[in-house]
Amino acid sequence: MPHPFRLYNTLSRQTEDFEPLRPGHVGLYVCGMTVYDHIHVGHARAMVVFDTFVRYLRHRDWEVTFVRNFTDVDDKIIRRAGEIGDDPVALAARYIAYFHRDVANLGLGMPDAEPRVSTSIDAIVELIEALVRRGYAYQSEGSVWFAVENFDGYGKLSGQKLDELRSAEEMPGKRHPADFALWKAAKPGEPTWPSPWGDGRPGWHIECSAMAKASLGDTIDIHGGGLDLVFPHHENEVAQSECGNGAHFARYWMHNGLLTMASGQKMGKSLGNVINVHDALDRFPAEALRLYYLQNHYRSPLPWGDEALPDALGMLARLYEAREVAESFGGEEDAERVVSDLGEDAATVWKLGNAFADRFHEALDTDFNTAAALAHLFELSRAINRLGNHKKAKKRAGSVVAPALTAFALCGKALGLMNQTSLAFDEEVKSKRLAALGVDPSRVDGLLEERTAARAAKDWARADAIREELDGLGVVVMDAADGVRWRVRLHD
RNA sequence: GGCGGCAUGGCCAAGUGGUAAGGCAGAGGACUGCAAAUCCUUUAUCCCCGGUUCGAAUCCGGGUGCCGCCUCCA
Repeated sequence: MPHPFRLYNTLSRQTEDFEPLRPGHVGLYVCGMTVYDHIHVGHARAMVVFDTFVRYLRHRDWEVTFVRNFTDVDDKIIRRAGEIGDDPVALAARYIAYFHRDVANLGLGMPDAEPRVSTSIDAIVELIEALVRRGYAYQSEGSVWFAVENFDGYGKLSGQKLDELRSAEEMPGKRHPADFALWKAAKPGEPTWPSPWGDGRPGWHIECSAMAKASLGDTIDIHGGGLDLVFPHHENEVAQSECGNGAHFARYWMHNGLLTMASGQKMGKSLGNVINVHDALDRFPAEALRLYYLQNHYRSPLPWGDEALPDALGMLARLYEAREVAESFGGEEDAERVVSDLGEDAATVWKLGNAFADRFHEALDTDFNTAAALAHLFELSRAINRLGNHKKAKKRAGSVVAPALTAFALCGKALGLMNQTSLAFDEEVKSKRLAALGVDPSRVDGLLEERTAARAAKDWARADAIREELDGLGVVVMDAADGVRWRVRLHD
């Protein structure tokens, strides 16, 4: 490897060379969803980031075991179920199904395992028993608490100090305000399981420790999740796992930044400012969302606004357009010779195309910098378009452009972008955008035919009037030498 | 109050020592029956003040502002 793979590690607050426990193999655990509602575009960022990360690691020939859990037993689920008079486990199962539908529509791959709390109770109980046995947990009134004061390392991930925590909840039976529940004694109406401490259910944090251990072992390579989980959730996972297993828990902690609103606030269910993935995908192609996420570094806050998806779709259309131009070059002459005949613009495409893979990989190998990697693709696209303006080049430069086409394919494989044919992309955009604008496609077709007839008759006034009408519908007409093309306005 | 992070052109944004990628928007131009797309040109005292260095957006100190977490949250 010409350069090491580097990752920012929340634990050390530094970018480090990544070296997995077992050479060539990566064990990755990502905190998934607590399933009591539809996922919104903020959740989707985390899903897309880690899906793409796994995709890239595999592209780079790492063998990856990717585990992403569902928390399907939890206070919020129980509360929601109570509100609508439903069974908590059934409610969670329903939202797991919605989740699977949404991530499939987003174009994400499936993790290698998707453990759930409700089917991991044995592992959870076992881990709690170990914690009790080792003196890190205590029983009180049918519940079991983790004793934070018994773990010297408490706070090492988040940098929190026990005596500086603002207002950890005082609860009867807790020794220290920051102690947290491993097992909660049964209450009427809640799902319960038997345990050595009586009937009850797991606390919030223990499931991830137990499921990570069950699927990946005591020490995992990378643990991921949203930045808002660092404290207390991940801090508590560290405590549970390291005290229960007597081993270092996660070697690298990867946290994605949150979506922020124009106001600067994050998008969150509790703030009531969410956009569901389902709704976004009705109006925009999945790849537009993907590009929107990947054009920013995964650790940065990502601003959401009305322009976010239209802008991303515009960028994506630009890339598809450039790839189409690249595909339209002909000729199989020796590339070097064509370059020397055609001059600078051809030389640029040849050079950028050939250098692409190295530059692309270098960006992604440096803390997964998708923003920088994509910038290279845009640079290449401009060079292709520039060359495409020369008629001579269109006939002869096929071999010169070949490496550029490989670059687009590479981006598809490594990042999951540009994976459709131009035709499929174009049709997806048109159908989703026309639907979003409430325009009947057959009306567009009719107007286009009428306009073509008017143009054939050189009735420019009529043609322009129809263009105006189409524009009013959100349809932009583009006359080209080889026929009429059209696009739908990207904004709602 | 504590912990952590961030401040780059009109907007979004990459960039951890050698005078600033990329995208969006704006202006002018080429192309076009007119347009669109595309291309060309064009916009940066890198929050402020000190310091280290031959040299800093990049390192150190101080200040200001914003965000996240400390309660559920991807």
